[in-house]
Amino acid sequence: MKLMVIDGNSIINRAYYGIRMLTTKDGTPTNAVYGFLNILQKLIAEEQPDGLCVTFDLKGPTFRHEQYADYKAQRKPMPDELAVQMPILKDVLDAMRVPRYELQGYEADDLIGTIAAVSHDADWECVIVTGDKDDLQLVTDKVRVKLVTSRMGQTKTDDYTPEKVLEVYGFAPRRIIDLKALMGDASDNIPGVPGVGEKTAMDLVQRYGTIEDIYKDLSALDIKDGVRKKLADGGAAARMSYDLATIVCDVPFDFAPTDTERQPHDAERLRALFVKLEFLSLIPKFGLETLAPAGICVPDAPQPNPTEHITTQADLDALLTRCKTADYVSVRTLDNLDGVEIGEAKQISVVMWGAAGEGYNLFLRELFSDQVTKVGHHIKDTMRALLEEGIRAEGYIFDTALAAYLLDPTVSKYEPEKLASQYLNGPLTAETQIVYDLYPVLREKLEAEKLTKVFEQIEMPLCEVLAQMEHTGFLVDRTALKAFGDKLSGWIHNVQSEIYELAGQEFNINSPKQLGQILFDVLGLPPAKKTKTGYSTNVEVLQKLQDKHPIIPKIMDFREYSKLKSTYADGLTKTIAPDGRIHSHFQMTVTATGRLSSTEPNLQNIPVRKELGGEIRKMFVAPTGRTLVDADYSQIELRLLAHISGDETMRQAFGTGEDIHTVTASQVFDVAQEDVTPLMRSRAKAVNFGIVYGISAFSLAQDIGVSVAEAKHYIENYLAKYSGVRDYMTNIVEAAKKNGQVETLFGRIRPLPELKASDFNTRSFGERVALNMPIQGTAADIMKLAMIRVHERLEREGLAAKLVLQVHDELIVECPEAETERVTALLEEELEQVITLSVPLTAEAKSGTTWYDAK
DNA sequence: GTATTCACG
DNA sequence: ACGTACGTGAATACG
Repeated sequence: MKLMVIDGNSIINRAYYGIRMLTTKDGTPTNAVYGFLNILQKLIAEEQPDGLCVTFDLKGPTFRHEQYADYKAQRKPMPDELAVQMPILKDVLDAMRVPRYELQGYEADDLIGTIAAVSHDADWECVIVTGDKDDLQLVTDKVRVKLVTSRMGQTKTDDYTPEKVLEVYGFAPRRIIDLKALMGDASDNIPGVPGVGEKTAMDLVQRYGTIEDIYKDLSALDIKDGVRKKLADGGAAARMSYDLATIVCDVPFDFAPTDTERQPHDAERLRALFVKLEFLSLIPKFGLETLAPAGICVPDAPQPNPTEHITTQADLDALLTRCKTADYVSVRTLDNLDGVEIGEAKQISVVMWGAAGEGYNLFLRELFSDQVTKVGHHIKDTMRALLEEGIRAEGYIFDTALAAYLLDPTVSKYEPEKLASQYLNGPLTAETQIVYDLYPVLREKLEAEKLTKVFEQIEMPLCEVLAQMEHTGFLVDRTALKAFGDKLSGWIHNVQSEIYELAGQEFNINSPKQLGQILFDVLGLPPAKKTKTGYSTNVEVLQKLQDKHPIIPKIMDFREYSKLKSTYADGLTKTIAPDGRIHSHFQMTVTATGRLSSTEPNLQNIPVRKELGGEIRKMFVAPTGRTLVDADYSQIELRLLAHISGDETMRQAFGTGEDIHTVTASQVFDVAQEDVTPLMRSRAKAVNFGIVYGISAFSLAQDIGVSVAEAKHYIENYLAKYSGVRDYMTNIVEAAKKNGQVETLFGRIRPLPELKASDFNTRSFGERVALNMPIQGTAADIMKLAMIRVHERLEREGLAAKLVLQVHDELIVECPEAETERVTALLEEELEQVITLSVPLTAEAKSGTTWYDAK
């Protein structure tokens, strides 16, 4: 028999990682209740326990107030009245017929300890679900702790058996108490031994076990004298802490595991509660959908719209006339233009090529001309499909997907159905109707958020540019790519045999798991880092081991070759179209900053940093008689940092055309520019990048391979010298907290609910994003504008040149040889003149017959 | 489907 | 003390 006991308060507070707090009228945080129930449901499915109960602290189910984070930061205990009471959760658990336990004078931990002890004696298996590591001390052969952790809204559980505790901590479960006795725990008011932290405590317990063993004879311990002194002074504190840290396992309350045996839900009550809380998605999960709706209306399937199927030429003509006179229509294309669906105010018309007959093609041309005012969803894709048929789409005034993206670029999907429930009232209708109805609503929202300009001047005009780029594609030398792949195959084969030889056995080198076993178990190399599932074997780890074993460089070679072969040589070959070109898809609604992304294939991550990888770029070519012109912005993000922050020193550096990394190096290392060494410059470069990302000393240290203290020193110097940047960092975070969002120079926004999160990591992430998004996003806006201008100008000047690719700060054009010079000049000019900043914005364009040569 | 690794700006 | 930089996409292994 198996009993699952849930540490209610602990799970509630981990069930919500909160971004936006949603509450009922009485202030109950529904996110937290929902999260709790979701976790509960998942756990029940996973464990299938025979018994189930939930324990609560004395106060009952409570949720930590949002201000908890502030108290935590100041290391002050949070006043009790800020704990949000959640009576509704009691009601839900009662309706589920799950027993709840709370007891005057005892912590929930103590109840759990007692329950675990009783079920152990009753020979039940006990699973404790909690987020509190303290409970690990209760683990035995019959008591397992399921530790719930969470990050970024993802909930993860880890099962702790005695073996797992030993593996993770290096000692037995009961020794957790000794660990706490030494290191203390601020959140539980356990003092611990002053001056002894986690590292020291772990080491002591691992080597000596209990505090009794440690204190038996301090002089006999092999430790630093400083630590010995701290231990000697803190003896009383250690013993007191030991008692505090020990979970009571004999609380006087009546409990038998059989009390918790699962019972069927009180379905009607539970359903009513879920409806009240608007947890409609939980209704099917709890098997409550067959119940009568009890007078409450739940949204049902889409209502059928009046739909007319056009089959005669007369009807087709009539439809076209209506389209031309309507204020606007919504258009959705079906099956690669084999049909179109047209939405009007209360009517949908479907035209299929097969049924409409000969007039269909002409109809399409008229429909997509500027005589019909249209809205659509992801119109760039429609425009591309039309280009394949030789039709240029005009008359589009609105894209509902793009509008929704600008309103909140952080969500992953913009399906019309979702947008309908978010922005429209009334019953759900067919997609074409939704798009029709969304237009006026979203237009107003854009206006209210001051996004109209970005929408009309950047996103909408860009659709046509991207459609043309995708349609044009980038020519690749298939034969050369194939030859390169074959060459790689040979090398992979050779290096693989060498690796097997050195390892003494064959294994799958591509499997991090098997590779880890070979390196760290078979060959006995020292593991440097662990992942969730085992040893880490990434480049960083391998680099540290480089001189320790001849197999390491071989593995690094193997990785390099297989990446090139699978992702690039083979991967790209598969995507070459019959015209010999690669037609990537540029996604406009993916990134949270406003950048584009590229898929199927991704042409924005073609190798360049390493020599061998660069070979791939030689396969991206211009056809005979044509050339490639490649233009890129120089240091656009740092220039924007200088402009946005207004930092005088940095602006001056760009103004005089000095090398920014050298200038930074001279500032950070306090030497004359002439005395900056290459090492100093490369470190300064890393600092510059770090600042743009929202720096931390630890990560910078990791990146450039210096101590954290040294990295910290660099950052301090940097911010002292570039004081405008320091002010910017402070101000932008403050402004973001106030407004709940950040924005680019052009007004593109990114909401930042993360800044309100109680979780430290989530909040820190929000702060870094607040620093980075205005910079990365403005750079994206500038590039998008440049693309629109380049596209327009090429057309206006009657050039045959075509844009083929954008890689964030780089733009590639294919043109006839004769146009090369004009296009080179035109590109530099247009890129540089998009906007006037307080620092020069420079771009450089070069040409060649391959991407490699043009760069 | 998730995790890991590695390619890019 | 937290846990470790911003933004992406694809291939592979494995449960």
